Amino acid sequence: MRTPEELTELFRSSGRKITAQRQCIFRVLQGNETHPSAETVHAMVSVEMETISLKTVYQTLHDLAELGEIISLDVGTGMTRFDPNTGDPHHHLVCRKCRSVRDLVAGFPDLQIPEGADLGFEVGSAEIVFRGLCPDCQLSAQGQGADIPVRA
Amino acid sequence: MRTPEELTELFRSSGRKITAQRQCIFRVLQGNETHPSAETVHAMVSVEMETISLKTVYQTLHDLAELGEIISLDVGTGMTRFDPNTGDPHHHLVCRKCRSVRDLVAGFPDLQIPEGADLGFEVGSAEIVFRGLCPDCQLSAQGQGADIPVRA
DNA sequence: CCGGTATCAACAATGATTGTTGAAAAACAA
DNA sequence: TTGTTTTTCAACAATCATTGTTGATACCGG
Repeated sequence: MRTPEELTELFRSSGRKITAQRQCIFRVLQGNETHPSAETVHAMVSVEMETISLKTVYQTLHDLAELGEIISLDVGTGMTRFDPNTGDPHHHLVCRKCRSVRDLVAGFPDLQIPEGADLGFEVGSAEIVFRGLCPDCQLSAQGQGADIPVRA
Repeated sequence: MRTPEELTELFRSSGRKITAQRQCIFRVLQGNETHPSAETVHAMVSVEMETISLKTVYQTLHDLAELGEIISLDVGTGMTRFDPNTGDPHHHLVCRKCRSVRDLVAGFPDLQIPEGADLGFEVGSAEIVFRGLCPDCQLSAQGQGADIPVRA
């Protein structure tokens, strides 16, 4: 994702208008590596702008995704997560306890599908989701404690 | 997934009761490789039993998943999909046009996470989703036609 | 500064899934 | 078989994330 200033320009030049709300969302996403949901972005933006609506957040996230400035992901946490890291190709680590999501920056060149196993699909991309426990949950989960199901 | 007869036994021995509806769901899932959603299972079962409720289907699918007889998957199609193939470890092919899901039975032994890239996660499993076009959609999609978004 | 258009935010609607409930059916024991 | 207990059935309403609608307001280009 580009800087808030560049995004402002990009929005203008793509025929979109600039509002204080949108710029606030740009700032919140800037450098954010937590893969926030729309709800989470709304909560973060609300600290600065108490009256912003969740709908506005969804709209702007949609616009950013359409412009290729963020990636929207579904990793089975029940909510779409947004990733401003569009630079390097990567996969994702998902905590099965707290549902935090982090980037795993690594190429996996060996994802060749064995001859005949593709069932005739014309495969364009592959996403890997690694599931496990994040550092925080390793500490608090001494043996017991149920996982959060993949889909509530 | 085991045979409907074995499932009947399994349900009984796990303290669950057997109903005509449940057995009908067992039969519909038997050997089904299309990764149906709850809604789809309901439609299939309804051919035989017009009055079965969607709730009953959800309940039974939940029970089967709890017993490890089917796997519930979220591959970003907006609905949970159910996979009776619990035998061999596998990944999934997802059509980005019609959202059909098929198994890709192949091990990928080279999913080692590079030193230091795991951000401290204790990784337990990895799922790969291959996205592309299924054979049917390759035929009907001669150049144009929009993809169905990953999450409606 | 003004007109046209897009955005804002409150509200209601959607779609997948889950909770609740009274009636009916299964299981188990006698 | 028959009674008793317990579970399931299916209709209904609720939930959660997300999207549609709408009147009022704010941006933009000229």
